Amino acid sequence: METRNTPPSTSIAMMRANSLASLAQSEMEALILSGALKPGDRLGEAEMAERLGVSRGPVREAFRALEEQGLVRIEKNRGVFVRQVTIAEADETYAVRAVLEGLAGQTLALRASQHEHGTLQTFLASMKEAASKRSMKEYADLNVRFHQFIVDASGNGKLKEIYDGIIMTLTMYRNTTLVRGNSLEVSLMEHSRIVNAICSGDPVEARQAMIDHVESSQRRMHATQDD
Amino acid sequence: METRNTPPSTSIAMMRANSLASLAQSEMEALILSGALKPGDRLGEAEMAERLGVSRGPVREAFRALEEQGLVRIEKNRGVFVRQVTIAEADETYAVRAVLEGLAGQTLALRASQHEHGTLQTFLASMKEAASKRSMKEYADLNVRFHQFIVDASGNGKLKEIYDGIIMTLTMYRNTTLVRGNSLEVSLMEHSRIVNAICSGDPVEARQAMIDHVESSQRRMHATQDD
DNA sequence: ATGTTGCATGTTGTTGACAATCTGGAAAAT
DNA sequence: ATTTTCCAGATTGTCAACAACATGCAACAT
Repeated sequence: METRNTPPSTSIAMMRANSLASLAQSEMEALILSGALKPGDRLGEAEMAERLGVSRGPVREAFRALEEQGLVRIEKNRGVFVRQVTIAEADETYAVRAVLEGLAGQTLALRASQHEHGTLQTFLASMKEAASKRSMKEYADLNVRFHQFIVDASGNGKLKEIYDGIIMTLTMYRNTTLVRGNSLEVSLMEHSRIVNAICSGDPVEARQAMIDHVESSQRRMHATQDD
Repeated sequence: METRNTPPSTSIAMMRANSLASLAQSEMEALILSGALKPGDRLGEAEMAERLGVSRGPVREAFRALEEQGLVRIEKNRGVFVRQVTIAEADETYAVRAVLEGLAGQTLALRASQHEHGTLQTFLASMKEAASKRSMKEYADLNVRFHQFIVDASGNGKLKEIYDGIIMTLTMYRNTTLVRGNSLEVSLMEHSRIVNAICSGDPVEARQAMIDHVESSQRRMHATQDD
């Protein structure tokens, strides 16, 4: 009885939860999102099977899942391709992202604990420091985590699930175009406004600050694109 | 050259575009959304393969896709189950639905053509007629199509794609609980407010009317549930 | 009587083989 | 020279066989 309640070791838990197909899915997802596999690249079954050390069956299953995730496009009898995200799709995605982040912001403004206020302030301070050091990489990492934190802390699992899909689409768009990072100063100012609104418990201002920030990010995307 | 530009017959086009796996996916999706397969039901590979007249391979592939769509839950070595949607998930979904329909409403208020205005008015008239006949089934059908029309006409494909997933989740929730239809009169009044806002080109009012309507629908869901 | 072990059965996960399809290059026709 | 046809090779789609796993029941031990 007691042994039943002992947490299984990590490797046993992993074996229990994952088939070769689901592991293949995770591997290829990581390859696509990291940019190792580029939009438009063709993924051959035999090639991926050999690369991942499995047979073609699990690779085929993984392809079906990846297609439904929006990461690849299956063309019958011709192969599987990493999906390309157009600027039009990116724009549509930003419009949706704005209202979802607005919902996250206003929800969190109403429910954030003192501890979460502290976390937001810590993010802000870290981003200020990264900005002063002109460390683009560090700032970008903090930026992603800051947004994720707000969505997570809103407590709406469905919102988070959809938001993750949206970030994935925008990541693929960036992989398509090799878009470079954002303007630090403007982004930092906008983050500051967001944190202030949430920490002062103002849902209307929090929502608007999130929306304005996403729209500003979208405009910066276009500015980079038109270089 | 001319034969190349001739539209292929429907069956040829279908064969070109669909593998057995994708057809199996569509079949099972329809079975689940129609309620023929209930939340919690177990889908055996051999059983579905026999039922659909294919081998297990395409069924397995279809299961991977269905899982990613959120329609089923795969438990390794144990089987595949139609996913059950809890009321908590339904509530989260409604919160997201409200802001997405709000976006659709405000977007359409800014861009609707006269023709689309006419379509909205036609929907309203048809719903009034169905309500006066107390035809719940007809009203429900019009209701779904009215909402879909607004989202489609907003012109944002990403919004539509996400919205479709949300409607699917709420459909599965309804299949879980056998929730019955909504209150006709309130719904009709709210639809009327939406149509007026869109047709008068008022994005702020259109957005708010959509949000209020979805929230009202959510409250009615709870009222039915607490019976 | 209760708890544990072992085994048979049914099902899932994976692999390999075969059929079907597509593509590119060579040969034939114009 | 250009266009059309044919074919070989590579790849995808499906099927069937085998290995692995989970579950339920009977037998055994306490």
